Amino acid sequence: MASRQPLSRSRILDAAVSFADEHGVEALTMRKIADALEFRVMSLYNHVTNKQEMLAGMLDVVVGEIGDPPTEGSWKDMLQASAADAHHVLSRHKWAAGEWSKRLPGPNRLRYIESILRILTEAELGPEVVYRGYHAVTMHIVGFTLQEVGYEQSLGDDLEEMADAFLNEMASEFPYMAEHVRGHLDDHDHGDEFAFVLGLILDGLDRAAR
Amino acid sequence: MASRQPLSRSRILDAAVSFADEHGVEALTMRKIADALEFRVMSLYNHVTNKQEMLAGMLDVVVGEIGDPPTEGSWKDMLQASAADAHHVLSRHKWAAGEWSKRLPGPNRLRYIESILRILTEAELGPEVVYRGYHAVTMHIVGFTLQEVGYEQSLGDDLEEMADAFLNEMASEFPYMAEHVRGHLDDHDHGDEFAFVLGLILDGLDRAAR
DNA sequence: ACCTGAACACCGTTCAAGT
DNA sequence: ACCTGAACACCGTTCAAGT
Repeated sequence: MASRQPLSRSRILDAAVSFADEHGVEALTMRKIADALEFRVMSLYNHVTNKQEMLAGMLDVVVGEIGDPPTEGSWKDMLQASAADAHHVLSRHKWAAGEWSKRLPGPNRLRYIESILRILTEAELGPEVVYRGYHAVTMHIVGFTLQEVGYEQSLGDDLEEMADAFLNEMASEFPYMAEHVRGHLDDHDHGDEFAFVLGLILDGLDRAAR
Repeated sequence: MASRQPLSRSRILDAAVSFADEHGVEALTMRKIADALEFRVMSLYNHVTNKQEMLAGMLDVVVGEIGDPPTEGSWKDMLQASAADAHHVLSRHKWAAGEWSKRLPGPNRLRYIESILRILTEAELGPEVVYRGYHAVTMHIVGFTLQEVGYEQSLGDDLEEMADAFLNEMASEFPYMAEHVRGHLDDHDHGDEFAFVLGLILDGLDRAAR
Protein backbone atom coordinates (compact mmCIF):
# COMPACT_ATOMS: atom_id res chain seq x y z
CA MET A 1 0.00 0.00 0.00
CA ALA A 2 1.52 3.27 -1.10
CA SER A 3 -0.23 5.05 1.74
CA ARG A 4 1.60 3.15 4.47
CA GLN A 5 4.45 5.55 4.50
CA PRO A 6 4.22 7.18 7.92
CA LEU A 7 2.06 10.20 8.54
CA SER A 8 3.61 13.66 8.60
CA ARG A 9 2.45 17.21 9.04
CA SER A 10 3.08 17.94 5.42
CA ARG A 11 1.15 14.89 4.15
CA ILE A 12 -1.77 15.88 6.36
CA LEU A 13 -1.79 19.48 5.13
CA ASP A 14 -1.62 18.39 1.49
CA ALA A 15 -4.50 15.97 1.95
CA ALA A 16 -6.53 18.63 3.75
CA VAL A 17 -5.89 21.21 1.02
CA SER A 18 -7.00 18.73 -1.65
CA PHE A 19 -10.08 17.85 0.34
CA ALA A 20 -11.04 21.51 0.83
CA ASP A 21 -10.44 22.23 -2.86
CA GLU A 22 -12.83 19.47 -3.78
CA HIS A 23 -15.51 19.63 -1.10
CA GLY A 24 -15.16 23.04 0.48
CA VAL A 25 -13.69 23.96 3.82
CA GLU A 26 -17.02 23.71 5.63
CA ALA A 27 -17.16 19.99 4.81
CA LEU A 28 -13.65 19.42 6.09
CA THR A 29 -13.47 17.18 9.10
CA MET A 30 -10.57 15.69 11.01
CA ARG A 31 -12.11 12.27 10.56
CA LYS A 32 -12.47 12.65 6.79
CA ILE A 33 -8.86 13.74 6.38
CA ALA A 34 -7.76 10.74 8.43
CA ASP A 35 -9.93 8.48 6.28
CA ALA A 36 -8.42 9.88 3.09
CA LEU A 37 -4.98 9.08 4.43
CA GLU A 38 -6.13 5.69 5.73
CA PHE A 39 -5.25 6.50 9.31
CA ARG A 40 -7.44 6.99 12.39
CA VAL A 41 -8.48 10.45 13.53
CA MET A 42 -6.35 10.58 16.62
CA SER A 43 -3.15 10.00 14.67
CA LEU A 44 -3.51 13.43 13.14
CA TYR A 45 -2.97 15.00 16.55
CA ASN A 46 0.58 13.66 16.62
CA HIS A 47 1.38 16.10 13.81
CA VAL A 48 -0.99 19.05 14.07
CA THR A 49 -2.05 20.56 17.37
CA ASN A 50 -5.73 20.98 16.46
CA LYS A 51 -8.09 21.81 13.61
CA GLN A 52 -7.55 25.58 13.80
CA GLU A 53 -3.80 25.21 13.61
CA MET A 54 -4.25 22.78 10.72
CA LEU A 55 -6.32 25.35 8.83
CA ALA A 56 -3.63 27.97 9.39
CA GLY A 57 -1.09 25.49 8.05
CA MET A 58 -3.26 24.73 5.02
CA LEU A 59 -3.51 28.41 4.16
CA ASP A 60 0.23 28.77 4.40
CA VAL A 61 0.69 25.83 2.05
CA VAL A 62 -1.51 27.66 -0.45
CA VAL A 63 0.35 30.94 -0.01
CA GLY A 64 3.53 28.98 -0.69
CA GLU A 65 2.23 28.39 -4.22
CA ILE A 66 2.48 32.11 -4.95
CA GLY A 67 5.78 32.74 -6.66
CA ASP A 68 8.28 35.47 -5.90
CA PRO A 69 7.38 38.76 -7.59
CA PRO A 70 9.46 39.79 -10.60
CA THR A 71 12.51 41.91 -9.89
CA GLU A 72 12.46 43.87 -13.13
CA GLY A 73 10.02 46.46 -14.35
CA SER A 74 8.19 49.40 -12.80
CA TRP A 75 6.82 48.99 -9.28
CA LYS A 76 3.30 49.01 -10.72
CA ASP A 77 4.11 46.21 -13.15
CA MET A 78 5.77 44.17 -10.42
CA LEU A 79 2.75 44.57 -8.14
CA GLN A 80 0.32 43.77 -10.96
CA ALA A 81 2.25 40.61 -11.78
CA SER A 82 2.50 39.49 -8.18
CA ALA A 83 -1.14 40.26 -7.44
CA ALA A 84 -2.26 38.38 -10.56
CA ASP A 85 -0.24 35.38 -9.42
CA ALA A 86 -1.78 35.52 -5.94
CA HIS A 87 -5.22 35.88 -7.52
CA HIS A 88 -4.69 32.76 -9.62
CA VAL A 89 -3.55 30.75 -6.63
CA LEU A 90 -6.45 31.87 -4.47
CA SER A 91 -8.87 31.13 -7.31
CA ARG A 92 -7.55 27.60 -7.51
CA HIS A 93 -8.27 27.11 -3.81
CA LYS A 94 -11.65 28.76 -3.43
CA TRP A 95 -11.78 28.34 0.35
CA ALA A 96 -8.45 30.08 0.94
CA ALA A 97 -9.48 33.74 0.59
CA GLY A 98 -12.09 33.25 3.30
CA GLU A 99 -9.44 31.91 5.68
CA TRP A 100 -6.90 34.62 4.92
CA SER A 101 -8.25 37.22 7.31
CA LYS A 102 -9.04 34.68 10.02
CA ARG A 103 -5.56 33.20 10.44
CA LEU A 104 -2.29 34.65 11.60
CA PRO A 105 0.38 34.68 8.88
CA GLY A 106 2.59 31.61 8.65
CA PRO A 107 6.14 31.60 7.25
CA ASN A 108 5.07 31.71 3.60
CA ARG A 109 2.65 34.54 4.16
CA LEU A 110 5.28 36.52 6.07
CA ARG A 111 7.61 36.14 3.10
CA TYR A 112 4.84 37.19 0.73
CA ILE A 113 3.96 40.27 2.78
CA GLU A 114 7.60 41.20 2.93
CA SER A 115 7.93 41.02 -0.85
CA ILE A 116 4.94 43.33 -1.39
CA LEU A 117 6.24 45.81 1.15
CA ARG A 118 9.70 45.72 -0.42
CA ILE A 119 8.34 46.70 -3.82
CA LEU A 120 6.29 49.53 -2.34
CA THR A 121 9.16 50.80 -0.21
CA GLU A 122 11.70 50.74 -3.02
CA ALA A 123 9.27 52.66 -5.21
CA GLU A 124 10.05 55.65 -2.97
CA LEU A 125 6.46 56.70 -2.48
CA GLY A 126 7.03 57.90 1.06
CA PRO A 127 6.17 56.04 4.27
CA GLU A 128 2.51 57.05 4.41
CA VAL A 129 1.71 55.88 0.88
CA VAL A 130 3.61 52.64 1.51
CA TYR A 131 1.62 52.06 4.68
CA ARG A 132 -1.74 52.67 3.06
CA GLY A 133 -0.74 51.12 -0.23
CA TYR A 134 0.08 47.84 1.42
CA HIS A 135 -3.37 47.68 2.97
CA ALA A 136 -5.00 48.65 -0.31
CA VAL A 137 -3.15 46.04 -2.37
CA THR A 138 -3.72 43.11 -0.01
CA MET A 139 -7.31 44.19 0.52
CA HIS A 140 -7.81 44.07 -3.23
CA ILE A 141 -6.20 40.66 -3.70
CA VAL A 142 -8.20 39.00 -0.95
CA GLY A 143 -11.40 41.03 -1.23
CA PHE A 144 -11.74 40.75 -4.98
CA THR A 145 -11.11 37.02 -5.00
CA LEU A 146 -13.50 36.53 -2.14
CA GLN A 147 -16.23 38.35 -4.03
CA GLU A 148 -15.55 36.32 -7.15
CA VAL A 149 -15.64 32.93 -5.49
CA GLY A 150 -18.43 33.81 -3.07
CA TYR A 151 -21.29 33.64 -5.51
CA GLU A 152 -19.85 30.60 -7.25
CA GLN A 153 -19.74 28.81 -3.93
CA SER A 154 -23.15 29.70 -2.61
CA LEU A 155 -24.98 29.31 -5.91
CA GLY A 156 -23.21 26.16 -6.96
CA ASP A 157 -23.77 25.02 -10.51
CA ASP A 158 -27.11 26.65 -11.12
CA LEU A 159 -25.70 30.17 -11.15
CA GLU A 160 -27.22 31.03 -14.51
CA GLU A 161 -30.49 29.43 -13.56
CA MET A 162 -30.74 31.61 -10.46
CA ALA A 163 -29.84 34.70 -12.45
CA ASP A 164 -32.62 33.95 -14.94
CA ALA A 165 -35.10 33.42 -12.13
CA PHE A 166 -34.05 36.72 -10.59
CA LEU A 167 -34.52 38.55 -13.86
CA ASN A 168 -38.00 37.12 -14.29
CA GLU A 169 -39.25 37.84 -10.79
CA MET A 170 -37.39 40.87 -9.53
CA ALA A 171 -36.44 42.95 -12.53
CA SER A 172 -39.25 45.44 -11.97
CA GLU A 173 -38.50 45.91 -8.27
CA PHE A 174 -34.72 46.14 -8.76
CA PRO A 175 -34.13 47.54 -12.24
CA TYR A 176 -30.51 48.58 -11.71
CA MET A 177 -29.63 45.22 -10.29
CA ALA A 178 -31.38 43.48 -13.16
CA GLU A 179 -29.18 45.44 -15.54
CA HIS A 180 -26.11 44.38 -13.57
CA VAL A 181 -27.12 40.72 -13.63
CA ARG A 182 -27.57 41.01 -17.40
CA GLY A 183 -24.00 42.31 -17.50
CA HIS A 184 -22.89 39.10 -15.82
CA LEU A 185 -24.82 36.90 -18.23
CA ASP A 186 -23.72 38.79 -21.35
CA ASP A 187 -21.02 37.28 -23.47
CA HIS A 188 -19.54 40.76 -23.46
CA ASP A 189 -15.89 40.76 -22.56
CA HIS A 190 -15.54 42.71 -19.34
CA GLY A 191 -11.77 42.45 -19.60
CA ASP A 192 -9.52 41.75 -16.68
CA GLU A 193 -11.48 43.38 -13.89
CA PHE A 194 -9.01 42.31 -11.25
CA ALA A 195 -6.16 44.11 -13.00
CA PHE A 196 -8.37 47.06 -13.89
CA VAL A 197 -9.37 47.87 -10.30
CA LEU A 198 -5.86 47.25 -9.03
CA GLY A 199 -4.68 49.63 -11.72
CA LEU A 200 -6.98 52.34 -10.38
CA ILE A 201 -5.54 51.84 -6.91
CA LEU A 202 -1.90 51.84 -8.05
CA ASP A 203 -2.36 54.91 -10.24
CA GLY A 204 -4.04 56.62 -7.30
CA LEU A 205 -1.14 55.76 -4.99
CA ASP A 206 1.29 57.07 -7.59
CA ARG A 207 -0.64 60.32 -7.82
CA ALA A 208 -0.92 60.61 -4.04
CA ALA A 209 2.84 60.24 -3.71
CA ARG A 210 3.60 63.11 -6.06
CA MET B 1 -41.04 36.54 32.84
CA ALA B 2 -40.58 39.04 30.05
CA SER B 3 -39.22 36.30 27.80
CA ARG B 4 -42.44 34.29 27.71
CA GLN B 5 -43.73 36.19 24.78
CA PRO B 6 -43.84 33.64 21.97
CA LEU B 7 -40.85 32.95 19.79
CA SER B 8 -40.60 34.55 16.37
CA ARG B 9 -38.16 34.60 13.52
CA SER B 10 -37.25 38.16 14.26
CA ARG B 11 -36.64 37.55 17.99
CA ILE B 12 -34.41 34.62 17.07
CA LEU B 13 -32.38 36.63 14.56
CA ASP B 14 -31.92 39.50 17.01
CA ALA B 15 -30.75 37.15 19.73
CA ALA B 16 -28.40 35.43 17.30
CA VAL B 17 -26.93 38.74 16.11
CA SER B 18 -26.30 39.82 19.70
CA PHE B 19 -24.72 36.51 20.51
CA ALA B 20 -22.41 36.65 17.48
CA ASP B 21 -21.48 40.26 18.28
CA GLU B 22 -20.45 39.21 21.76
CA HIS B 23 -18.93 35.75 21.27
CA GLY B 24 -18.15 35.51 17.58
CA VAL B 25 -19.99 33.59 14.91
CA GLU B 26 -17.85 30.46 15.34
CA ALA B 27 -19.16 30.10 18.90
CA LEU B 28 -22.75 30.45 17.76
CA THR B 29 -24.82 27.35 18.32
CA MET B 30 -28.51 26.65 17.89
CA ARG B 31 -28.64 25.40 21.45
CA LYS B 32 -27.01 28.53 22.85
CA ILE B 33 -29.43 30.80 21.01
CA ALA B 34 -32.32 28.76 22.33
CA ASP B 35 -30.88 28.97 25.84
CA ALA B 36 -30.54 32.75 25.57
CA LEU B 37 -34.22 32.96 24.64
CA GLU B 38 -35.18 30.42 27.30
CA PHE B 39 -36.65 27.98 24.80
CA ARG B 40 -35.51 24.51 23.73
CA VAL B 41 -33.42 24.03 20.58
CA MET B 42 -36.07 22.39 18.50
CA SER B 43 -38.43 25.33 18.89
CA LEU B 44 -36.11 27.40 16.73
CA TYR B 45 -36.90 25.18 13.77
CA ASN B 46 -40.48 26.36 13.79
CA HIS B 47 -39.21 29.78 12.70
CA VAL B 48 -35.96 29.28 10.80
CA THR B 49 -35.38 26.41 8.42
CA ASN B 50 -31.84 25.64 9.56
CA LYS B 51 -28.61 27.21 10.81
CA GLN B 52 -27.41 28.32 7.36
CA GLU B 53 -30.66 30.07 6.63
CA MET B 54 -30.51 31.67 10.07
CA LEU B 55 -27.04 33.03 9.34
CA ALA B 56 -28.29 34.48 6.06
CA GLY B 57 -31.13 36.10 7.97
CA MET B 58 -28.74 37.48 10.59
CA LEU B 59 -26.61 39.09 7.91
CA ASP B 60 -29.67 40.67 6.36
CA VAL B 61 -30.67 42.09 9.74
CA VAL B 62 -27.24 43.72 9.93
CA VAL B 63 -27.45 45.07 6.38
CA GLY B 64 -30.79 46.56 7.39
CA GLU B 65 -28.92 48.81 9.82
CA ILE B 66 -27.24 50.55 6.89
CA GLY B 67 -29.21 53.66 6.09
CA ASP B 68 -30.30 54.87 2.70
CA PRO B 69 -27.57 56.79 0.90
CA PRO B 70 -27.95 60.58 0.67
CA THR B 71 -29.77 61.90 -2.35
CA GLU B 72 -27.87 65.17 -2.61
CA GLY B 73 -24.28 65.81 -3.57
CA SER B 74 -21.90 64.46 -6.18
CA TRP B 75 -21.99 60.75 -6.93
CA LYS B 76 -18.59 60.40 -5.25
CA ASP B 77 -19.80 62.08 -2.08
CA MET B 78 -22.94 59.94 -2.01
CA LEU B 79 -20.90 56.75 -2.43
CA GLN B 80 -18.35 57.84 0.18
CA ALA B 81 -21.16 58.54 2.66
CA SER B 82 -22.97 55.30 2.00
CA ALA B 83 -19.78 53.24 2.11
CA ALA B 84 -18.74 54.88 5.38
CA ASP B 85 -22.13 54.00 6.84
CA ALA B 86 -21.81 50.38 5.68
CA HIS B 87 -18.29 50.29 7.09
CA HIS B 88 -19.50 51.47 10.49
CA VAL B 89 -22.26 48.89 10.58
CA LEU B 90 -19.97 46.04 9.57
CA SER B 91 -17.41 47.17 12.14
CA ARG B 92 -20.07 46.97 14.85
CA HIS B 93 -20.81 43.37 13.89
CA LYS B 94 -17.33 41.99 13.34
CA TRP B 95 -18.54 38.60 12.12
CA ALA B 96 -20.73 40.06 9.36
CA ALA B 97 -18.12 40.89 6.72
CA GLY B 98 -16.96 37.27 6.75
CA GLU B 99 -20.49 36.09 6.06
CA TRP B 100 -21.17 38.61 3.30
CA SER B 101 -19.60 36.67 0.48
CA LYS B 102 -20.88 33.33 1.70
CA ARG B 103 -24.60 34.14 1.73
CA LEU B 104 -27.06 35.02 -0.98
CA PRO B 105 -28.47 38.53 -0.63
CA GLY B 106 -31.64 38.90 1.41
CA PRO B 107 -34.20 41.67 0.96
CA ASN B 108 -32.17 44.34 2.77
CA ARG B 109 -29.02 43.54 0.82
CA LEU B 110 -30.93 43.63 -2.45
CA ARG B 111 -32.15 47.09 -1.54
CA TYR B 112 -28.64 48.15 -0.59
CA ILE B 113 -27.12 46.84 -3.83
CA GLU B 114 -29.84 48.61 -5.79
CA SER B 115 -29.05 51.93 -4.11
CA ILE B 116 -25.33 51.67 -4.94
CA LEU B 117 -26.09 50.77 -8.54
CA ARG B 118 -28.56 53.62 -8.81
CA ILE B 119 -25.94 56.17 -7.79
CA LEU B 120 -23.40 54.75 -10.22
CA THR B 121 -25.88 54.58 -13.07
CA GLU B 122 -27.20 58.09 -12.59
CA ALA B 123 -23.63 59.38 -12.56
CA GLU B 124 -23.63 58.62 -16.29
CA LEU B 125 -20.28 56.87 -16.30
CA GLY B 126 -21.27 54.45 -19.01
CA PRO B 127 -22.36 50.83 -18.56
CA GLU B 128 -18.87 49.34 -18.39
CA VAL B 129 -17.66 51.66 -15.62
CA VAL B 130 -20.91 51.12 -13.70
CA TYR B 131 -20.44 47.36 -13.97
CA ARG B 132 -16.85 47.39 -12.79
CA GLY B 133 -17.39 50.23 -10.36
CA TYR B 134 -20.07 48.31 -8.51
CA HIS B 135 -17.69 45.38 -7.99
CA ALA B 136 -14.91 47.72 -6.94
CA VAL B 137 -17.02 49.57 -4.39
CA THR B 138 -18.56 46.53 -2.73
CA MET B 139 -15.21 44.75 -2.80
CA HIS B 140 -13.72 47.69 -0.94
CA ILE B 141 -16.46 47.88 1.68
CA VAL B 142 -16.35 44.20 2.53
CA GLY B 143 -12.67 43.56 1.87
CA PHE B 144 -11.39 46.50 3.83
CA THR B 145 -13.60 45.79 6.82
CA LEU B 146 -12.65 42.14 6.73
CA GLN B 147 -8.98 43.02 6.80
CA GLU B 148 -9.54 45.44 9.69
CA VAL B 149 -11.47 43.07 11.89
CA GLY B 150 -9.44 39.98 10.93
CA TYR B 151 -6.38 40.75 12.99
CA GLU B 152 -8.44 42.06 15.89
CA GLN B 153 -10.33 38.77 15.94
CA SER B 154 -7.44 36.36 15.64
CA LEU B 155 -5.09 38.24 17.94
CA GLY B 156 -7.67 39.04 20.55
CA ASP B 157 -6.67 41.53 23.22
CA ASP B 158 -2.94 41.01 23.09
CA LEU B 159 -2.54 42.62 19.69
CA GLU B 160 0.13 45.05 20.87
CA GLU B 161 1.88 42.34 22.80
CA MET B 162 2.12 40.17 19.69
CA ALA B 163 3.37 43.11 17.66
CA ASP B 164 6.12 43.77 20.20
CA ALA B 165 7.13 40.13 20.18
CA PHE B 166 7.25 40.18 16.39
CA LEU B 167 9.46 43.25 16.38
CA ASN B 168 11.88 41.66 18.82
CA GLU B 169 12.20 38.32 17.09
CA MET B 170 11.60 38.89 13.41
CA ALA B 171 12.65 42.45 12.64
CA SER B 172 15.96 41.38 11.15
CA GLU B 173 14.43 38.71 8.91
CA PHE B 174 11.49 40.88 7.79
CA PRO B 175 12.69 44.48 7.91
CA TYR B 176 9.92 45.93 5.71
CA MET B 177 7.26 44.21 7.70
CA ALA B 178 8.83 45.40 10.94
CA GLU B 179 8.57 48.94 9.62
CA HIS B 180 4.91 48.35 8.75
CA VAL B 181 4.15 46.97 12.21
CA ARG B 182 5.79 50.05 13.70
CA GLY B 183 3.41 52.09 11.58
CA HIS B 184 0.51 50.29 13.25
CA LEU B 185 1.86 50.88 16.74
CA ASP B 186 2.73 54.54 16.14
CA ASP B 187 0.42 57.14 17.52
CA HIS B 188 0.74 58.73 14.10
CA ASP B 189 -2.60 59.59 12.61
CA HIS B 190 -2.99 57.56 9.47
CA GLY B 191 -6.19 59.41 8.68
CA ASP B 192 -9.29 57.74 7.33
CA GLU B 193 -7.71 54.94 5.33
CA PHE B 194 -11.08 53.50 4.36
CA ALA B 195 -12.15 56.76 2.73
CA PHE B 196 -8.69 57.33 1.26
CA VAL B 197 -8.56 54.05 -0.67
CA LEU B 198 -12.19 54.38 -1.75
CA GLY B 199 -11.29 57.84 -2.98
CA LEU B 200 -8.55 56.39 -5.17
CA ILE B 201 -11.03 53.96 -6.66
CA LEU B 202 -13.76 56.55 -7.26
CA ASP B 203 -11.34 59.04 -8.80
CA GLY B 204 -10.04 56.26 -11.02
CA LEU B 205 -13.55 55.37 -12.14
CA ASP B 206 -14.23 59.00 -12.88
CA ARG B 207 -11.08 59.23 -14.98
CA ALA B 208 -11.86 55.94 -16.77
CA ALA B 209 -15.30 57.25 -17.72
CA ARG B 210 -13.94 60.36 -19.40
C1' DA C 1 8.03 8.36 18.70
C1' DC C 2 3.97 7.34 16.60
C1' DC C 3 -0.51 4.92 16.41
C1' DT C 4 -5.21 3.92 18.21
C1' DG C 5 -9.70 2.27 21.01
C1' DA C 6 -12.71 4.12 23.98
C1' DA C 7 -14.84 7.81 25.81
C1' DC C 8 -16.53 12.76 26.68
C1' DA C 9 -18.93 16.69 25.83
C1' DC C 10 -20.73 18.63 22.46
C1' DC C 11 -23.08 19.53 17.51
C1' DG C 12 -27.40 20.12 13.80
C1' DT C 13 -31.48 18.07 12.68
C1' DT C 14 -35.66 14.73 12.48
C1' DC C 15 -39.66 12.72 14.20
C1' DA C 16 -43.41 11.78 16.88
C1' DA C 17 -45.99 13.35 20.56
C1' DG C 18 -48.01 16.83 23.05
C1' DT C 19 -50.93 21.60 23.66
C1' DA D 1 -49.77 26.52 15.07
C1' DC D 2 -46.20 26.18 18.13
C1' DC D 3 -43.50 23.65 21.63
C1' DT D 4 -40.55 19.72 23.12
C1' DG D 5 -38.38 14.88 24.66
C1' DA D 6 -35.87 11.50 22.73
C1' DA D 7 -32.96 9.99 19.44
C1' DC D 8 -29.57 9.85 15.38
C1' DA D 9 -25.50 10.58 13.13
C1' DC D 10 -22.12 13.15 13.49
C1' DC D 11 -18.24 16.54 15.55
C1' DG D 12 -13.21 17.89 17.97
C1' DT D 13 -10.37 16.43 21.43
C1' DT D 14 -8.34 13.80 25.62
C1' DC D 15 -6.41 9.99 27.77
C1' DA D 16 -4.53 5.75 28.53
C1' DA D 17 -2.79 1.88 26.37
C1' DG D 18 -0.27 -0.22 22.92
C1' DT D 19 4.14 -0.75 19.54
